[in-house]
Amino acid sequence: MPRAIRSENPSDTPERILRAALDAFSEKGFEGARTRDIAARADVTLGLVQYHFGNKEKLWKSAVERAFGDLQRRLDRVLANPHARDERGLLRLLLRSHVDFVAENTEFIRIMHDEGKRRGPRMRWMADRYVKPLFDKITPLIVRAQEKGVLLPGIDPAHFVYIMVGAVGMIFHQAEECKRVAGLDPASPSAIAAHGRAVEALFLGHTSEEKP
Amino acid sequence: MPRAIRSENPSDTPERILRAALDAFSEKGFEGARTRDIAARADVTLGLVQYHFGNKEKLWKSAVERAFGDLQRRLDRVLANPHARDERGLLRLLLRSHVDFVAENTEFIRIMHDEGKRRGPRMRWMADRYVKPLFDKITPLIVRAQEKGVLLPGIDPAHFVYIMVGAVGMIFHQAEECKRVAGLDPASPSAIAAHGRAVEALFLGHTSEEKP
DNA sequence: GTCTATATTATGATAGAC
DNA sequence: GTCTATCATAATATAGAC
Repeated sequence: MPRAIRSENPSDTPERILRAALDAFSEKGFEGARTRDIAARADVTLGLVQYHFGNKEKLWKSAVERAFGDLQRRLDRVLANPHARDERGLLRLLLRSHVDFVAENTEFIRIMHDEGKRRGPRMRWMADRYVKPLFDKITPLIVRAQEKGVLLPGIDPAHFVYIMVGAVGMIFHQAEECKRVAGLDPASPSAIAAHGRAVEALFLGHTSEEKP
Repeated sequence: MPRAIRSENPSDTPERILRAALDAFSEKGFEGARTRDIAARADVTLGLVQYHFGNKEKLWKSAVERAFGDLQRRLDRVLANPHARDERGLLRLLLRSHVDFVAENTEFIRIMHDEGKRRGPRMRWMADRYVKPLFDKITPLIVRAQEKGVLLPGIDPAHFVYIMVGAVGMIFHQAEECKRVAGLDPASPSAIAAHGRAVEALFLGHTSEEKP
């Protein structure tokens, strides 16, 4: 028994490092995050982080890969959903699903918003590889929804995407601040539900106010 | 003539350092920004930054003070505007004014959103000193507008604030990414105008679509 | 796979000349 | 007010033992 108790699973170490990296990068940004801190969070040493991921850059990419992979799978599941036949149902599902996703994966939006504001190779890597494909998948849905009268017409889809993403995600992105200034924990189930209802009402009209 | 040509104005050095700090902190976050880099951007040496602002923390606070000061002045000017007599007019002005403000002051939202996501002393300082007062000024306006039927009722004002802030600001916050994935420069006058029309239509209904 | 030790570079801060 | 030089610390990355 050469190693101390560290986790139930034998050698889920890369996984633990990845989670730790996601947390650290989302909190501090790429340059702000410290590899030593990531190692400590994962309860391993610095050398081991380098061994598994090579360097900070590669670790960051692996973390982003993971985060966007989760989102993409979620999105594809929604698009394949049988309830998503008509425009309104689809949009409703997308909106609700995205609210849940960002509420549960605040690291995701934090990394995306942190890196998306910078001119630089990491932003380009992320944008080309993940954000653009997502954007290209969402845009035609918005256009179609506008044509069918489900979404407000006359708004360029690029603006619409950012309006929606901001409206859905900001409260979860700013969760710590929100707790302090509004006394509201956006991560609480009731707040998540309320936020889902709010954005649905705003974007899709005052409909289907179901109570759980 | 002991000093080289550096600026038109004799000794606007603290001002230049502040601008450089605003830029650096907004791009990289507090820990990511380097005091040396700030000095270089301001075209002074590291020692001088310390001389004028003491340390990194104080420099950051001065930069935030500046940014929120600008926003507060802007907000108070809007609230004192004679066109802001009725709820709809006031909300419309607030929305438009905020669109313009974040478009012109992207460092502001970037610092606010970067720090607002973290648990820590800087977030608390910023939240208590600047975000909360702002929040407390905006919240009753939203409640009144909901009562008068100008804004969508049934949404908790805390959610409403974050929805609006996100809807208004995200595209400018993510300007670099937006350029790359959507081929749209949010800082362009036409994009700013389009965004203003979009959020106005969304939040206040399809009214007053004036053309410039 | 995992750790310890070390090399190298960068960082925030200070001291002191001008 | 402004600069140069330097200190102490902390960062990423690497080498090598187990």
